[in-house]
Amino acid sequence: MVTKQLKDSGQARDEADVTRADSLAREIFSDIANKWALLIIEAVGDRTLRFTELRDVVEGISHKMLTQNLRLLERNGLIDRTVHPTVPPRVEYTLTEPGRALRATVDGMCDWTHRYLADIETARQRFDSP
Amino acid sequence: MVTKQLKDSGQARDEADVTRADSLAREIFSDIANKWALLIIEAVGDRTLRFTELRDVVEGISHKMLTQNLRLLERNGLIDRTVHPTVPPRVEYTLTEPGRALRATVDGMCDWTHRYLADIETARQRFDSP
DNA sequence: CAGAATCCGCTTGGATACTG
DNA sequence: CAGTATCCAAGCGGATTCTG
Repeated sequence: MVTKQLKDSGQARDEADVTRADSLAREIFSDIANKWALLIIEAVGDRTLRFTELRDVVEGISHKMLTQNLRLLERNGLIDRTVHPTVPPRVEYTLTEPGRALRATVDGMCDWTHRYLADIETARQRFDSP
Repeated sequence: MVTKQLKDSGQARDEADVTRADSLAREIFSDIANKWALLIIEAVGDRTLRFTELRDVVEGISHKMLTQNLRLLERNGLIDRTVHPTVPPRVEYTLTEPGRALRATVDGMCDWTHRYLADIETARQRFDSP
């Protein structure tokens, strides 16, 4: 769980050891649960892409955001970054095993989006109509 | 798919009709793929929670962010908001069917986080050590 | 209690220019 | 080509105050 339970809410019982893992989990979740990171993971998929290819595939992402999020994903071990010492340089990105595992759930989110596209659109119209 | 395919990248073939649905999908994805929205969905789960309860369960969320994201989720039809005309007012939040469906995949993300917690921590240490 | 609204710091993220 | 650095605008998000 990433969220707190309601029961024993008033009780402050020895949280010392749990807290570390929990705050780490929250930190990771915050890193991951962001638009660009998830889109990049989806974009890579089971392919091997270069920087510019990624830039083209993930529509609308800026140069800066791409590098920034790639570093983030690399740091968390979701993405592999291999540099070919050629000139001009050639850098390729691949999902690691954890990355692929996460990708599976992201796929679920994408499926969900398309599955409920119509429902969401009507919900919006209802909400927006004064 | 939310991301673009690489094949036929040079080709600009009649995208008029696809584009609408795609941009909508992207818009929805952006709404959903954000830290607070996902945490709120996880927090509600299959329960019925009041505003302040939610505020307590989703640790670290501010009053403003909570209302803001609740509106967003409500607008997209992921959450039901029922107002009991009492005094003081009592407002309860529940997941709708689309909301519950999405929750399933968010659960997957949470599981993933805990499953790979250790791997991520070591990946970070390796990355951070100069 | 739920939430709308205002103020405001400061992070986010885009555009641009510069290295190897 | 890939990446870093800088500048700067826009919006995110927190704290606070005010209603019904």
